[in-house]
Amino acid sequence: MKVNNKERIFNVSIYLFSEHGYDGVSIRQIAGEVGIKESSIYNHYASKEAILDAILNFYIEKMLSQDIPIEDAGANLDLGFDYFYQAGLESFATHLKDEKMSKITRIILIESYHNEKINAFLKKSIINDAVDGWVKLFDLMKFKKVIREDADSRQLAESFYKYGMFLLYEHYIVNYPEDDNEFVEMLCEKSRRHIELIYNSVRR
Amino acid sequence: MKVNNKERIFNVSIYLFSEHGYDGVSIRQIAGEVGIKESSIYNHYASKEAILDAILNFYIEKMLSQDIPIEDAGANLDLGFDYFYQAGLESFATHLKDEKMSKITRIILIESYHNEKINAFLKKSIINDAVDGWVKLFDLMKFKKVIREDADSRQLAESFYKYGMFLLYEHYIVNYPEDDNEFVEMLCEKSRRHIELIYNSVRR
DNA sequence: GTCTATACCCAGATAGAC
DNA sequence: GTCTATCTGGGTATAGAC
Repeated sequence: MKVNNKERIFNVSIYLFSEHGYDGVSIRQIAGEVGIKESSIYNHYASKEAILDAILNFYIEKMLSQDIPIEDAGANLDLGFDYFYQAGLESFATHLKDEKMSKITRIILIESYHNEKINAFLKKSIINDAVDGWVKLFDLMKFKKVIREDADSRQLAESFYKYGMFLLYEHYIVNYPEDDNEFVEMLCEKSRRHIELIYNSVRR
Repeated sequence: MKVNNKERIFNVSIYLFSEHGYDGVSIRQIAGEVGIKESSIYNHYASKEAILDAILNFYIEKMLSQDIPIEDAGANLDLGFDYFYQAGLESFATHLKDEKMSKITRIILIESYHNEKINAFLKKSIINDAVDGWVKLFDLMKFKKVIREDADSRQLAESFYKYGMFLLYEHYIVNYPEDDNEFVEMLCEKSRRHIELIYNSVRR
């Protein structure tokens, strides 16, 4: 049953790219792993680059399809900080527990230094938009007089979020391979302790 | 004057590797940039890998040659937190202001996902040893009753240092290229605000 | 220490038979 | 849609003349 070789090329590429990087994998390797000849790949994808593009688009679509609850913070003033904190962190965490999404995350972190599309996505959607969301949340906390008015929302947002971003980088690049699910648990736990530190610093 | 072509190969390689990654640069390119034939490179370095090794060893030697003042915290209880904070951060910051060291830092962050030696150095010397140093420093602060006794020194150390590590990653990978010296100023400024947040959270 | 010449290998991609 | 065969280009590295 060689149904859907296109999908097999897609999945095999995710695995190989995440393991050895885009440049470290050849069309021949992908074809070999799928069990077809390299020329057959070009019936499904126009080029090697096109496979990577498809992988990135798959990831973007899944990531952006979720509701970002933090963005609605201003419209839901009655819901407390804990609600948004849980929602924001866990929506990301559940994606990482998906094996395919987890592997693509590693590809993104590996390739972002020289792939423009990947770099732009990481910069905007993973980092800047998320930080902006947390800024809104801290602004809300100021408005509700949960934290001090002279607190710097942006510094709070960055202090919180960028710590977590390094845990991501550390897991996928520095400590790779280690168990993804254990990591997600650890990420949630450490993020909780970290946000407590920060919160303690500015609460009223 | 073709004095010291070995050094020119070394310097050109640092530049090219930092720009395009190790795999993205060929021996031909290096030779072309130096102005010699590719075969001549092998009179100075046994292989392409040997050039990268030399670059890493150069970086390691420079990094580890400095005294790490935080390590001596226990022996210098009379010096305050600010002293160690300044010393720890600035010793790293001055390295980054050196153009060669800065470029190699990018190489290390780029290549750490698939180069064992680089990965081991990053993990041990740049991350873990440094975090351990900060743990000692927070322990000292507990001993001097500057911060609360029930504070978690390791969490404090990680919360502080790993935020800074992401700023490094963000600069060298995500936002590259941008001005290195401006970045170092920003790093010091943001680290200061960040440590203030954390300190506020646990001071007595 | 640098050169020319070359060995050897593998990359991405295409043409055309089946 | 998969195959065989092939094109074209580039990679690391070596041998041996000068």
